[in-house]
Amino acid sequence: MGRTSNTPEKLKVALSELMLEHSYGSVTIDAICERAGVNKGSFYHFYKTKADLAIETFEHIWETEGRPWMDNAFSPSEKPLDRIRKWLKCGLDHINEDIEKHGKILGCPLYNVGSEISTLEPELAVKIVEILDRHQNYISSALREACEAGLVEIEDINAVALDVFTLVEGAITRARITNDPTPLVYLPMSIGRLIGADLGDI
Amino acid sequence: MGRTSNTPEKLKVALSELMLEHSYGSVTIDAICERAGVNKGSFYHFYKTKADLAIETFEHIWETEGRPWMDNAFSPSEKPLDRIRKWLKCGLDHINEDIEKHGKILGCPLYNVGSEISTLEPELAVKIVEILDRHQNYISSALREACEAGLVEIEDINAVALDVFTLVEGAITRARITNDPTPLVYLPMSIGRLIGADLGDI
DNA sequence: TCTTTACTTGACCAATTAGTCAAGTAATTA
DNA sequence: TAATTACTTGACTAATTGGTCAAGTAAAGA
Repeated sequence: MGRTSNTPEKLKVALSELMLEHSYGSVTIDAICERAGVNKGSFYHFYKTKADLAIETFEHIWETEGRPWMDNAFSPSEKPLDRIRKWLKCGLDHINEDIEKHGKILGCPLYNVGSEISTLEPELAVKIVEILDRHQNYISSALREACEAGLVEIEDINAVALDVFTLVEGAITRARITNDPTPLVYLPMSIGRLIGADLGDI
Repeated sequence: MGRTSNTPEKLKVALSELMLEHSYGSVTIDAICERAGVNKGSFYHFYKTKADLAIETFEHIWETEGRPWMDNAFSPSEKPLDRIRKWLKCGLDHINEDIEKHGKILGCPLYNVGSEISTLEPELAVKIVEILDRHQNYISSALREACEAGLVEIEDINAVALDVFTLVEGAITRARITNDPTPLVYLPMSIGRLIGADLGDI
């Protein structure tokens, strides 16, 4: 009974945009409400704090962007190493869209916000780590299949998957800091070295 | 004429500590002054804004920490690949000191603050990129010497140096986010793959 | 249709914040 | 020692911010 509302959705979209365009800490609750076209009373009807909204926002980003991206790139219809290639290609495309749309590289909210709030918002940090691990699992799976198919030879698959993901996140973060996407083009080659295979070029 | 003062130094130390312990945006000018044991009027005697102080603070961090660390690790008295080993070893030691002292991994201010403020404080971002490049140059030099000594075979030295630095920064950032230093132990092995040499273990 | 109740509104408060200022203080140099 | 002036003090303002609330609104279900 009572009315329904898509206000939580609008607030999550607003925060996901604003924290990427600026930073987590610089986004005020007033600004979130303004971007969402919602009054502040409504915010506090649904959420206790900004961190509270942020936890749901990261889950929302995973469902609407992270997971579709990973499911598409790491589709079983692709050969294992092609999945990684596709993942990198889609990531670079996304960054180029950011540049067109915002004139800026916005990067990855998991790393941006994660490093910003890790000492300030422990519950939010836990959620971010959880979602980072979900991404990494896709890489682990692809590497495991590549191993089984004899395409690569890797002893500790999880460790190498972490290296691959860490290099990519590090490169995206640096691209945000420098606002320069060019080094990202060479990621397939670099990751090829990490896994001991030739991933070619973008 | 007139009196002299070490207030700027105290303010830089205060900001360098606080932005690493928390975040750049969450540190107020009041908090900086309190940590420095200085009144707010003195802050505005020397600096126009927090970003203004931050630019000098990053230069101060470079002079007092970054450069000594790099000069020590990349000393010509070490063999080229040993320099990289030593650099990683000192970095891990520093992170363990953070854990002892703060119960937390604080990470690298260049990446933490850089990704936080890149869309908000362009002048500060320029300074951070400048200092990132200074670090990278040490790695490039070591790789170049390693190449000339026939220890490794690298086509694009600057590109590989960027990869190495990016992987390390990515790993440190992730260590801050997860507050877990264990993956850092395997960095020598991972970097060995990137440069095509065996760096052993820590 | 009518009742219930989840949601919305926007004014409101108290606390925090960046930034100012005029008067006071002490180190430097001549 | 005395004059200069860079630095210090701390109270002050205005704006922003997180958070509250009571009254109003509209959708869902009986």
